[in-house]
Amino acid sequence: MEIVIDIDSTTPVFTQLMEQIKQAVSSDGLAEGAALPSIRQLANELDVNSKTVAKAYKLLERDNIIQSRGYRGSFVHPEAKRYCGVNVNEWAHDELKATITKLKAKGVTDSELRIAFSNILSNKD
Amino acid sequence: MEIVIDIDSTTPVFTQLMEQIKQAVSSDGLAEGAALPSIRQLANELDVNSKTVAKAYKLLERDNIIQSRGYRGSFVHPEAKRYCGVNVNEWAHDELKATITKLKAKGVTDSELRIAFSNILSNKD
DNA sequence: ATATGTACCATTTATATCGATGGTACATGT
DNA sequence: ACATGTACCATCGATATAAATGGTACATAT
Repeated sequence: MEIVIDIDSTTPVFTQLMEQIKQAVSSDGLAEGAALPSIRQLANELDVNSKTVAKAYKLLERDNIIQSRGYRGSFVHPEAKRYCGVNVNEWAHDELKATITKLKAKGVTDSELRIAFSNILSNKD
Repeated sequence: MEIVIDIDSTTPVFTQLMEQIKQAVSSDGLAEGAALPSIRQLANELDVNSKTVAKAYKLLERDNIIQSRGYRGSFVHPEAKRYCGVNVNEWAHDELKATITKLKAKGVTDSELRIAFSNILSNKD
């Protein structure tokens, strides 16, 4: 695990963590099933808050890149590479953009879109 | 035109304007094709900024409730009542929600959606 | 004891956006 | 001259959110 955090970067620390761990899995620097450093251990190594590492781990788990096993620690997901390689981001971007373009063509303003989007993601319907 | 603006309301002024004008059209207080007070005139009457009234008028025109005819002034849309029942915001919300629901079903995370959405609206593609 | 992930509580800083306001200016017409 | 809608420019205050930080505590295990 050679993770480098750039404090001056505009990219959030938890994102840098996610990206580098994902990259390590993709390039086989981290094998599927391999043990990850513990949250506190990595936080101490990189001199960042443990909650920040916990956030990155939690999101990576949601993305099926890693798995948390309580007191046993965190591990690379058995099928992590399958989820790393799938470029759902590009497809999602295009789908979302198509809808937004359609709505804006009907005159929906950006602020209206932001409000609607925010309400949907926070389940405030 | 009996429009009452409540400054202490959490509802924005431009929204109050839109709602009350729509209501007047629905209840035949404002007939289709009838002339509306000019932007500056209404702004002066209600003691609000003309840009705020202009914003409400612009959105009402988008919603086919009113029509602007340049130097001739603003008028109730000839088929305004037909469009009074149509809520552009609701329609946009439903369209957007359908897309988001589809993306999330495919495993797209909220954070990925937020990033994509933000990038699309700011044209940073 | 010590370590694991995790779940709460909270504050701070920075950034973004909203809503409203104001000014200036333009072409168009009466 | 005067009024119409409209398009820019801008500022201000309030609000919301993101990101990171810190503290405390819990059940679970070695």
